[in-house]
Amino acid sequence: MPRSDLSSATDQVFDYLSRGIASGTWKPGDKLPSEAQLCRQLGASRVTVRSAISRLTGLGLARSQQGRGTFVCPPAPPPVPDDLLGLQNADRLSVFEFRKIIESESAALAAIRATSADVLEMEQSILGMESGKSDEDVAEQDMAFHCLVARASGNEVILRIFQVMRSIYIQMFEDNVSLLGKTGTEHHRRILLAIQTRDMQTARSCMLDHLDDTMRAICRP
Amino acid sequence: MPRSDLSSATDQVFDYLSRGIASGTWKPGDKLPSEAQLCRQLGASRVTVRSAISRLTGLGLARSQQGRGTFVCPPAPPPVPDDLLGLQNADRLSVFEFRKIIESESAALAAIRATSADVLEMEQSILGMESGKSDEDVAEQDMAFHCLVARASGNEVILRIFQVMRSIYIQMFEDNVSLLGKTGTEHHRRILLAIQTRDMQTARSCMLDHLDDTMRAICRP
DNA sequence: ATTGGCGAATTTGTAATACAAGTTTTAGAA
DNA sequence: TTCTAAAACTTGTATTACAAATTCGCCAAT
Repeated sequence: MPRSDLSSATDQVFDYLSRGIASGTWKPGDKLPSEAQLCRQLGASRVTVRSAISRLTGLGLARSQQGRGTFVCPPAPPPVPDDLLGLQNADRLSVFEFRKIIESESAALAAIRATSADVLEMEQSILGMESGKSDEDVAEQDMAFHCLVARASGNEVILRIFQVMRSIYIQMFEDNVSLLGKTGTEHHRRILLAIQTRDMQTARSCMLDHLDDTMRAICRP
Repeated sequence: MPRSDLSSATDQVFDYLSRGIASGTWKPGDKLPSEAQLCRQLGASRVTVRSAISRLTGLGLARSQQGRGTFVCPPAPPPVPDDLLGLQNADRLSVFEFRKIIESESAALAAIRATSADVLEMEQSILGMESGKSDEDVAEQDMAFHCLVARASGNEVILRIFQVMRSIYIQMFEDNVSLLGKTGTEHHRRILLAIQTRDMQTARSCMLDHLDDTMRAICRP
């Protein structure tokens, strides 16, 4: 593969491979064609192909194993912003204090701004929580409801912050999902009712009560 | 360079180079030793050295130029969390609504938890704001005060979120620093007084008033 | 002395070949 | 059928060679 005027041969092979990974031609866990195959297919030398693959491994997109081949890595774990990395072990009270501030006000705003579509999705979330089989299912629907409230607040900043914190919230429930059970559904119903009736104060206080209950369940096992 | 039991030769060369970059042995813009030099120094073949350098370029740590050499890249541009990138152009009202929720409650918590050291730093921030020459100085001290309140809230989550949002707040004041002036100092004084006297309600309402005023100054030029 | 150009030395980019080392597959024997 | 060992395949490393781009120094001409 001779040099192109615009980019090096290595660049071209790298583009070919990274594009293939990004587009799903090769999915996580898949084995890339062997270096010899790529040489034949792309008309490049092994040096060029290996250089491109090294770049892939540098980016964490693939991993080579001597004797086996080169495999596509699973997508990077949910990227937690550097500034929030220190929160991985933040004390639970601080996290719940934060949630109480944000989510109670989100519920109040949702009481003003929620659309009928928002309400419908919240209802479905509650139904899904009631009919959830495993603890994981219930926890997922639980989190989904809170996310819907954040969205219904009509404030994009609140929603984005919620999504950033989501992984930290989830992590906090690890090994505690069984403690929650379905007691939260009743709280969710009350919150939704307040939102439907446009009752800001009640929505806010119900969310506060709900998070207080959840905190007690988590922090005092 | 024969294989080690623990890692490949490429890994070792890569570690050597990336460590050198991280530790500042080679600073941004510096030229790394030529491939030939590295081969001699490390006793590795050029294939191995080039493979390691390819990984560096994949990570964006270095850039190779034919005929010139390989140069250390400047550190990555200020990392704005992916989830928050969409907020760069978020409507200002949403941002201020969010700030009002978080910072009013932060002020209330600070009224309970602020230490004498916190209060001292807040006083210094206010003095620095009054004596600030340029608009930029004033704006910087203004932001510093709000950051101190977040810290004095005693909630690590609140502080971290503030730091994440900081760049977005600052960006919002670009081209508007002159509109603020020093009217904020009076508000800051009132907030600090409420914190000093442990008056949660007043601290909260003063912060709300302050952010309302700021929003009016920014959004209605 | 300064400037100009030209060629040599450096340096990275690509290729071809060879072998080492690890894994998988396959063929054959028990 | 099952187990074993050889063959085939695959990545890791080394060596050599040349191409292409840049830098440097030397030398000549002005």
